[in-house]
Amino acid sequence: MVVLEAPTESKMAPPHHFDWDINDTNIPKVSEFDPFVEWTDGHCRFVYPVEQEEAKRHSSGWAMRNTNNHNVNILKKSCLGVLMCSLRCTLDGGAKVHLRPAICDKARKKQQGRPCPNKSCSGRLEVMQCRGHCGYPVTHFWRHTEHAIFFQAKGVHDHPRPEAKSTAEARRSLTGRGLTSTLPGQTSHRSLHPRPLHHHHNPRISGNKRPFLLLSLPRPLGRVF
DNA sequence: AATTGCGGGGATT
DNA sequence: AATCCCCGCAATT
Repeated sequence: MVVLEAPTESKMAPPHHFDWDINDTNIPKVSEFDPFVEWTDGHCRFVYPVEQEEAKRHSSGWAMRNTNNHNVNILKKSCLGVLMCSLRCTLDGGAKVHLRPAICDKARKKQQGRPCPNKSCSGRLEVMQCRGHCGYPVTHFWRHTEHAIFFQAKGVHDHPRPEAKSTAEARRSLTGRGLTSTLPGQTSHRSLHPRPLHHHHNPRISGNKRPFLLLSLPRPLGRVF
């Protein structure tokens, strides 16, 4: 990484391939922005407009939690992995169970040990941790300037994607009604689910986002000067 | 009740 | 000093 750190001559670099790192003291201005990428993976960087709502929220398809890096200018988040069935069962539709870990520690602890949502499975939910960045969770970095929101990711996720945030929220509002507590060692099967809740994977999302079309961007290009 | 960001503080290298 | 983690707090949704 690096470049353009020349203490004296920081202004001038070749107009082309202007490189930047989230930690640079001088971050370049950009004239073009990237479309928001929900499922970033690998070492990548994007620049979003300050009006971009997802970017403003520092959101991601991956379940990311804030981690303190003691730097007020750069927000750091690390991946929480994915909630899986301990028996790795397969749902009727052929899909696997990979739910979204709650960001809140307390809520996530409650998720673990709950019965697998597959009613014909006796497994329990457990967190598969992310170790995609040198044995540590994948990290995301966010940095705001007057003109743009800079994003940088480090590491390659070594686990399946969790369900999308919108899907997790939808289920939460369905399932979280009334009595909540179901303890791991308990017999209270709260399979009150009116309908099978597999199809997490594309019922509604097609309307407002196209998850796959934008993923084929080979890399960020043509946006910097 | 869960999300998000902040920040103190501990452990390690 | 840097990096990583855990925890509690507060504002927000």
